[in-house]
Order: sequence, then structure tokens, then C-alpha cells
Amino acid sequence: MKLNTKSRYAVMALADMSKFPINNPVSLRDISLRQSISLLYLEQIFLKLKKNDIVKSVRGTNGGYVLKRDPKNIKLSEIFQALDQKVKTVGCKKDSKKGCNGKSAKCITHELWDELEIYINNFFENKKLSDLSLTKGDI
Amino acid sequence: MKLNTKSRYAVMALADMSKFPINNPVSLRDISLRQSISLLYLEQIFLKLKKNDIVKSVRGTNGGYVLKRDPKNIKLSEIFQALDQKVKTVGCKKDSKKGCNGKSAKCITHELWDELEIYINNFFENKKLSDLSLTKGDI
DNA sequence: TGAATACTTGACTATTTTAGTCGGGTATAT
DNA sequence: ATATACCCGACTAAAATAGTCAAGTATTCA
Repeated sequence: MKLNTKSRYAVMALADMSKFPINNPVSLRDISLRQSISLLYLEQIFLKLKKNDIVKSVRGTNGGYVLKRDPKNIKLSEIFQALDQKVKTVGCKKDSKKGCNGKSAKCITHELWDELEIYINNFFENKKLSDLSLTKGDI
Repeated sequence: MKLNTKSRYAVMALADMSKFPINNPVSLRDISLRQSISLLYLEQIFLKLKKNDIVKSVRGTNGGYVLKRDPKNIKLSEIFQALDQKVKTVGCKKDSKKGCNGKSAKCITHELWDELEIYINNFFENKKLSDLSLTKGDI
């Protein structure tokens, strides 16, 4: 059970951004340097964050990305969702007719995994970007 | 963030076993058939469960595996540990001097991941094998 | 005693996922 | 104009995962 770098980097980058005055575009190049994340990888990540309405982009010289909302209103769950980073505990679909439906022999433990999924999602649901960015002084 | 099949199967198999009278050896072959898990894969899994004192083996005809303790006293966290299935949220070591130490630029979000790890482990720590095996009627 | 059952163990392999790169764009400020 | 910085799909290397194989050993029962 491992967190992937994409969502981890996304949170790091957004936390980094949230240290700067809002509406002040932060370039991926700068984030890349400060957080030691490959620029090209960051581009991939921010594309998704943009599509999911978490950031908006400002093109051209002195451009960059800007948080679309106040860090207080950005839940970590949104960030994870943006990167298709679901908490997947089981292979079988929840409501599929054949195979596992939570009652069959195969998935005696299905309920448990569902419960775990909800439990973990709950963690992210209750954390805001502001919860992390404001606690530390330096970047 | 995905659970691997090894630990999932381990829990399924143990839940299956715990339906039968204790001290009654359950063969992997039977578990394999009931739960549709490859026998050879189960063997691999049970070797680890045995090494970690969760089950004991009975060789020979009518042999199989037996739970070493009452399902009420087997925490899911033990099962996961037995399969080296740690909840890993970050790559960097917790106390390494160079690189990330929770305060450096790189790991602005380190505390968050630690918190998540503890949170998830807590789930498994508070679940017993008996919590799942007894709730369902059939196997 | 020997055949069948069932555990034991390490090594091996195919598949999938992950992490990250590459190349060729487009928009905008100065 | 030109440098900066976002845009986007396709690609690839490496690692992890899932599962198999081969060659055992121990025990029971006929």
C-alpha cells in the first residue's frame, strides 16, 4: 500500500504555491527548483490540477499557475481525485452482478475493504490545503 | 494507493479458516477452491503467516493449517505485517540526516504523510479477524 | 510399505504500474 | 521578435506485483 509520487508531488507543489500571495502566478520552473521535482513531471501534474479546477494558468512571460480558490477551501481529497488517485482496495466492482457483490464466496471480506476505503477517503476529505501550508514557516 | 492481492488473499483465507472449528486443519487446496485463489500463491502466503505465528501447519494426509490463536486475538495489522505489507506514504526515511527530515524544503508535507500512515495503521490495529468472520453466515 | 496427501522452499517469469522523458506545439509580456 | 512558460499526447525504463515451477519433505492410511 503505497502513495504514488504524482499525488504526493501535487500536494507538495500546491503547498509551496500557497505560501505566495494569491493571484501571483508561480511558475512550475520555480516550484521544480524549490521542491526538486522534475519540471516535465510537474507539467503533467498541473495539467490535471487545472482540468479539475484547482488551479488556473497564466501563460506567457511571468506567467505560471495560480490557486483557483483559497487554500482553506481546497480539500486534499480533491487533489487526489484530480490525479485519478483513488484508494482502491479491491479489484472487483462494487455493484457488478457476476463475481463479487459483497455476498458471494469470493468476497467474504468485501465489506472490510469498503470500510477501509471510506475510512481513508475520510482522512483526505477532512484535510484542507491550508492545514499544511500554514503550519511551517519556511518553504 | 492500492491494496495488494497478497494481503487481501491472506485476510480472505484466514477469514475462511476461522469459520471452521479450531484445531481442525484446513487444507490450502480447500481454501483455494472455495475462495478461487491459486493454490501455489496461497502456499507462498501461508509460509509467511506461519513464520509470523499466525497459523501452524499440520503435515500429511488430512493435514492443513490451523489458526494459532483465537480469531478474537488476531489483529489485521499482524496479518499485514506478516506479508511485509507496510503502509508507505513517503520514499524518504523518517530520520535521515540528509534530504528529508520533515523540516527541509523537500518535505514540506512530510508531517501529513506520517499522520496518514498512523491513521491507516490504526484501522488495522483495531480490527480483529473475528470482526469479519462472524458477521457473515456462509462462506 | 508404499501411495496419496499436503506442507516447504527458492527461483523464475509475465504482466502491470509507476515514474519520468521527449518532442513539438501555443499564448503572452516586454 | 524573442524569451518565457503553459499545453499535450506519446513514449520508455524500471520497479513492483501476481503468479508459476520444480523439486522437495513429512504424515497418514490402506
